[in-house]
Amino acid sequence: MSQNSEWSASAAIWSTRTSLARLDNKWSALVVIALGRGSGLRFGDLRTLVEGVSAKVLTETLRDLERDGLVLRHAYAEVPPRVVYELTELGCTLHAPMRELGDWAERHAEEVLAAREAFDAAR
Amino acid sequence: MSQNSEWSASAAIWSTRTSLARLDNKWSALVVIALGRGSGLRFGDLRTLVEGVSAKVLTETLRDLERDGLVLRHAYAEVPPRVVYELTELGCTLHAPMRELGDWAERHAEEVLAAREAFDAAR
DNA sequence: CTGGATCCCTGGGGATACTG
DNA sequence: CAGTATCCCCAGGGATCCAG
Repeated sequence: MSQNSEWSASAAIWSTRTSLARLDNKWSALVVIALGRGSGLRFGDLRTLVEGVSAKVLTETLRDLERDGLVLRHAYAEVPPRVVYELTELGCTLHAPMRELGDWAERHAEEVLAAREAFDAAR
Repeated sequence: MSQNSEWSASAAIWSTRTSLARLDNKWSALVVIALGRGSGLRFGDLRTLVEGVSAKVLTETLRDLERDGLVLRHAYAEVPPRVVYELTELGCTLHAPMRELGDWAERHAEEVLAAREAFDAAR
């Protein structure tokens, strides 16, 4: 491992990878960020906030997040139906780092795009 | 937007999504985390550290990261060949939030798995 | 309004073999 | 050692229609 063979990163990164699986999904990330801001968002709200997501995929995403204990689902037996989602306590702890990543993306979007153009132009 | 209609999250999340595209890739995340720790890692080192990645995918991932100005590639014309990768300054700024996400994943992996089992058991 | 059910298709990414 | 080149597969996810 070159000159830094002392760190047992192998195992660490591997375990990271396991639960990073949920985070590698852009929809999951966006949903968590959205839910972390507003509290108690409805399905329709999320569809609007997370632009470009289809109902099917949003449903699946929410179910997976619920399954992983990150999101709570409250369904009210009304007509018309109303379903509200919110982050669990665990989900809230995820929101912070996720949000920072989102902030990074916003802050450096231009730089990335510029670098990309420069790279492409060089070919 | 329920009761919190004042935040213009729509645009914010959307722009986030654009450059979050690179981050939604689990391989990208793992590579950035790995490169942020060791300085100047070789291709083979990365293959080892990021377990499970194929040579092809690692190559593509590194190329994309280089394209986005996050990674620098140094190839030495030797026999046998030696190629060293390192984070750019921009890449370093990404490493911090990425690392936090990785830390979150490590810290809460068990909780997530437990929640998942509980959820599945309930069906 | 909130989703479940279907169909379908693209591309991420794995396996394998080869080259400079 | 560090890739390239192919082949190939399947799951993520879009579109559409239906239902409680």
